[in-house]
Amino acid sequence: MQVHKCSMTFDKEKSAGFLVNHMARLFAKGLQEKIAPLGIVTGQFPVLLELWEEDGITQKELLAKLDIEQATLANTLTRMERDLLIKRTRHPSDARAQQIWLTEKARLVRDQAYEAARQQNAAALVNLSEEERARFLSTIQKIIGTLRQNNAS
Amino acid sequence: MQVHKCSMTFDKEKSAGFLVNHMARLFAKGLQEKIAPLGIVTGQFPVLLELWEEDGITQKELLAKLDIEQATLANTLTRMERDLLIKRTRHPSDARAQQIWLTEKARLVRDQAYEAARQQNAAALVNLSEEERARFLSTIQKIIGTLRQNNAS
DNA sequence: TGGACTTGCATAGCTTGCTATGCAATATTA
DNA sequence: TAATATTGCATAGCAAGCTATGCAAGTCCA
Repeated sequence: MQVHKCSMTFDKEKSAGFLVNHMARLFAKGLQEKIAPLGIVTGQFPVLLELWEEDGITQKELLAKLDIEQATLANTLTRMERDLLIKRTRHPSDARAQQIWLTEKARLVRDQAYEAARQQNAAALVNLSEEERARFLSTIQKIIGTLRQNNAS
Repeated sequence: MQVHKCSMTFDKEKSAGFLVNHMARLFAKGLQEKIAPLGIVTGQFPVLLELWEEDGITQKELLAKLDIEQATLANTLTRMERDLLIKRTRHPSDARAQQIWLTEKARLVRDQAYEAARQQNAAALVNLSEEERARFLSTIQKIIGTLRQNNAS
């Protein structure tokens, strides 16, 4: 049955922004449950992804890879140090900068963390065809590109 | 050029969870800028959407429409009361419950808020074809359905 | 070489999400 | 009807995002 609504309404179930926010919260919740046993949390995940690729880099170099604000990263790093996931050492040739190093603890959970993320993605996309998944990811990438340009302007 | 990576890696640019999180932050940032002049913020938006449809309902009734936690809603309502967007009155027949009412201030910004959200959605989706947009929204709805089931289990 | 910019990072303070817990009012039941 | 359970909401405390600001170290010139 079709229900008529007056012209000045807003259907949140058809609003991209609303849906995207809802989906992101559900994704985060699922991932959180899966990585909690590893002693890491969702906000640390993107940072760890970069450091597992390469550590010993400075906060600034890390920041360049992340698209979060500098203050957000600084706070996340502080919590990661508290949780014994990283160590920070003075940069040898610039006393302002620090080098960020993974601890053994952080290295050890890498493969399990990758696996947890893969499982979360798989669980979320389980009802989609291979084609639908590919389209979905490519559309998101397009949108991110568009929005980044808007904000940068 | 194709670069080979060893099997145990994780490409965040192909990870649905990573991309969804990034996109959601960009959406929120864009909306925030557009509604700030109206004196409202992003977390209040879903609450307002429901109250613009119907106010005088209880917190519990509101909660049932929102898929956020009860504590999150209670805190958001407290800030909205502080910002003079709502009033809370005791429920006539249940002293535990409260009725939530929009203020005139909140009613006045409704149409502009709708318009801001529409513009944000339009800006984000501007590079997509009509078909791609429809597919995108429908895929998100599927994923939300899947993830909600997972969490509820 | 000293004063003025710039840079790298930290801190303060906010929002919006979460879990866990507390508490008074209501409902149920022995 | 008194004891118990449930319900509706608030509070505490944390994470992770943001903007704005501070500050020490480095750089650049006049």
